[in-house]
Amino acid sequence: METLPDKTVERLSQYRRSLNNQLAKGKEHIFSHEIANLLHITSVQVRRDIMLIGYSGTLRKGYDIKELVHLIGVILDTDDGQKIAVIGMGNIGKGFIHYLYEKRSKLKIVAAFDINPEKIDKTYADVYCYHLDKLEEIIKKENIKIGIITTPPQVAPEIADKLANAGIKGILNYTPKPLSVPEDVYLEEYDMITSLEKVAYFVKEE
Amino acid sequence: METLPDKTVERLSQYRRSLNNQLAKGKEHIFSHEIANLLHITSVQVRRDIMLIGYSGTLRKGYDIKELVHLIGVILDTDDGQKIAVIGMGNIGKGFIHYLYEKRSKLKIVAAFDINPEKIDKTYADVYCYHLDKLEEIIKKENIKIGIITTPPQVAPEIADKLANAGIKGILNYTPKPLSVPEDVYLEEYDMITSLEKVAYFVKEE
DNA sequence: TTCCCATTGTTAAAATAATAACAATAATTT
DNA sequence: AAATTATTGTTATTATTTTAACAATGGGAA
Repeated sequence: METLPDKTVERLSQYRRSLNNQLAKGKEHIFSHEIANLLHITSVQVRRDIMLIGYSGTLRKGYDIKELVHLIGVILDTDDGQKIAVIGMGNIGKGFIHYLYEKRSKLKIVAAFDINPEKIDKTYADVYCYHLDKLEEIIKKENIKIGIITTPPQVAPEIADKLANAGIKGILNYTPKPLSVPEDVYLEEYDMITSLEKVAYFVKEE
Repeated sequence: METLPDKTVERLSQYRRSLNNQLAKGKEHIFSHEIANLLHITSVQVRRDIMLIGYSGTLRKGYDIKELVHLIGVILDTDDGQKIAVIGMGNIGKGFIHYLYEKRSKLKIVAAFDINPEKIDKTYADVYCYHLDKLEEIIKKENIKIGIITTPPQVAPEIADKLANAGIKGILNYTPKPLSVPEDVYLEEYDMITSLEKVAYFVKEE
């Protein structure tokens, strides 16, 4: 399949979670406008996204939730799952680990890294924390493909370099320090302060 | 001034922080391509953003960093600052408080809320944690205008309602539960799992 | 002094994303 | 059985964002 638009991929992730909730409630079929209401978006957008992934509903009955969830899985997941490392065991790093804990997801955080002796060689929500020195070794050994950087910003660039060298193919950068990575590494950056300043701006303006 | 485009506002926040770093290093003027390099974007984009906020550099000398930082402040900040509440003292809530701690920013987290007795009536990085029951009272009393929701997703909608009722004008929703708010409240949503699944998808595709 | 060149500021074009419009169709009502 | 209605799927339109193109300017070089 053609690579999907960024925003569609984001929504697929959200559709899936909402749809799983509905499944858990015993619902089997759903209309585009119902999905839209769950996410507070428009039904056109839902139908367009579903069109893009090549699924079809039935007129008057809507979409088969189970089938749709399955198809989203085929698109977003890999068969054997993807392994993730968290670099930086601060609040945000722990937050990620905690979020994914106990979710039977195809995404698995399999290692954490830090330099604080109090955190090293301990386990948080089943994730073992190694010294940062072991970064490349463990990533290669475990064949980890995704890294989440939640360190202090100053060290983020060198972490990114090490990750890329060790064979990581996707980086989620949570530090406010903009990174640059080799072409074959997918980079997603998110800056909490920027979000907050954005809210502040629009509050001020309206 | 006309309301600026979303993406420009986001970048202004980032320009400011990078420019402050440069100031701290003693640099006084900067070219658009230098700013671009710091953020790993293009110089056209930098110039266009700067045009939109109505600032002008000098040919051959670039932009006066101090002036530019000041102007971004005029645009993003309010004179007396904006007060913020964090609802949910988990990892992410603490992360936000920690991030803003000691930064002499116009954004000030002035209260946190939780229902866990171990957290209530304690202080984390100078932020006092109240019982959730006090939410509306404190928000009104302190005239808090922005709320960051970092609670478990199930309770997010009711928190949002309370915030809106108490007079909050901007909400940053960190839970994966999509919210809807009154028209006069600005809502920004961010979902960590979506980001991660997006990275996973593009890693898989490339 | 004249020409070159780096750099800005701005308009034009392209890419991406969201919304609107509407034809097709099958269930339901009359 | 015909008409109505709710809903999908898709194309067309509009809005937003990024990128490209390039004229203007003034400092420095020739």
